[in-house]
Amino acid sequence: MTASVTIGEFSRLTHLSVKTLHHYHDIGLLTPASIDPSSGYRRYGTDQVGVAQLIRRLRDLQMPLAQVRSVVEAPDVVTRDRELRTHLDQMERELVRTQDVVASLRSMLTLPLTPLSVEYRFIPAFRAYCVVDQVDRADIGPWCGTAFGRLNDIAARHGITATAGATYSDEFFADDSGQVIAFLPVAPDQPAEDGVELLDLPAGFFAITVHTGPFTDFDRSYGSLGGHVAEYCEVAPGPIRELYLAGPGDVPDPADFRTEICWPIQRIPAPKG
Amino acid sequence: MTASVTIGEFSRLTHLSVKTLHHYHDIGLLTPASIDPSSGYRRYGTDQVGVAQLIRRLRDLQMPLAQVRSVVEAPDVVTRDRELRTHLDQMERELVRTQDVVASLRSMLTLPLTPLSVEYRFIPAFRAYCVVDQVDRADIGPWCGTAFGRLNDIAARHGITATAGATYSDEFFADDSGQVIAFLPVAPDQPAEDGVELLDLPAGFFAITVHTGPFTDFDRSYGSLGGHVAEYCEVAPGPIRELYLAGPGDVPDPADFRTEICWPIQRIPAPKG
DNA sequence: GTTTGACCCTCCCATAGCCGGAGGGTGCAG
DNA sequence: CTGCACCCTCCGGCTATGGGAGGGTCAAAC
Repeated sequence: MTASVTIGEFSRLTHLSVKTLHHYHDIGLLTPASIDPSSGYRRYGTDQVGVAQLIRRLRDLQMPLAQVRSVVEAPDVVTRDRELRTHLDQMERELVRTQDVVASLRSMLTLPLTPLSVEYRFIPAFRAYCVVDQVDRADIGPWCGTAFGRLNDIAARHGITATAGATYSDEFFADDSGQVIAFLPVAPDQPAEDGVELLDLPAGFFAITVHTGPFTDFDRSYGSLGGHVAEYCEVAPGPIRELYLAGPGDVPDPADFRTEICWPIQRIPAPKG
Repeated sequence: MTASVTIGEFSRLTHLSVKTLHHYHDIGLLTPASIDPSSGYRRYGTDQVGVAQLIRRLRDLQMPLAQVRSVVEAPDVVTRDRELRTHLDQMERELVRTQDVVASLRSMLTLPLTPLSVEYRFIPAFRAYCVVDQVDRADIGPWCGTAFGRLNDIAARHGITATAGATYSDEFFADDSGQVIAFLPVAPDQPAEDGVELLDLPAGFFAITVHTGPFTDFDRSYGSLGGHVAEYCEVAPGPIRELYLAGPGDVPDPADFRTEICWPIQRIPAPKG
């Protein structure tokens, strides 16, 4: 038999506001131990303090209530711990990403903005080993890891020295999820391989700039290039391409990564007077 | 003279959705370069891509639009960079805190819950050097740093060996901001000192438990103690006290920190049973 | 010249996770 | 009996969007 307290006392015990407790009751996340049928007054059991505390900690971590619910409503301790561990892993990944972005913004402050140099090029059609997938923006890092792992493996076995790259559909940027193709260019008579597709990538004109530095500042180069293209070119439909001139496999320091960003355009613009 | 693009093109260039651009226009964060008076069509200048990109990056970091605004509307580059740096510092502190909480939750999974031992004690009134402030929960770490720095300094000069502590008002927990008093007990005839107040802390009964481990798991002990108090005691008004038996100045490893948490109660409860 | 289809506009509604307030009932103490 | 602290429900507001209705606009194709 545990004691029971009013909502106000419970609020003081758990440092959850009365409003919040009402809300949790409404959505059925934390139901009071009993409710006085005549007055409607809520009473909470002192044994509920622990759950409430857990909820508060998870909320402090910005965990959505839906996820909190799945943790606290887990049928047994093992399930609960597994749920919790999953969410914590997820949050830690998110934290790392955020740290990266903060660092990259900070470096943007210290480093002067290098003037953008854009090159126009016609890239003929070519054949390539491809890994094609529908990818969420959040999962792009790991996805690239496996995709290029596979392609590098094949490249090593066949002695292919071509520069690998990837194409990113518009939807990938617009809806945070879209088709991504990791590709490794090969000769037209290359035999098929397990686990990858052999595709022909279309020819086209591109406005190209080289991004130097880690992948986390990509959007800066994207922005500059996009601005440039909008100003001087006619944009063509089709995915944006990246060519990994120097990537994680080639140089150790992300600051030395070099990537060509290729923005599809209709034609090479006439030089302005 | 820069080119101008429709909202759809601008959306593709900046990877901000049309809806979002509408919204930023509504709130005056990113106003289109021009608006066709007859059709109402928005046109964005290509020179606006940079700002839009910055906004997007800051939003990716969950920065509230109000803060984003203060960054992008800064009158000059120096002000803007200062703003940005401040916000980034803030975010990094937040990140560290979140990491701590994640770590502490994770350790909660691996470590078994030690049974709570609660002691009841009457603490007489005493005089202390105090640093009194209205503190936000988010700033408590740095605040304690300076407050106890000052107190430790005085303790060293006067050869005081008493255990320092702090009191936290209810509002500090409830509203995330409230009065906090860092105190260092002294003899009743102690002379005044610059930078600290000489106050008498009131007597009272307390339910006390010792928390072992870093400050980040405090709420676990708070929860257990709160539950215990609610079950067996009558809660008294007044701030909660902490006594830092072994803190950052005493032992190197946060896992060895020992802190008494003192919850005010009306009287020592009669043993049950 | 018109028709298609892609684009654009403005409104309103919905989401999460609460906070604040209005308007009213409850419970205990003086 | 009055005061006061507490509790209730409901309603609206906040941030930062997304979704959709209902309707105008623009280019090219027929």
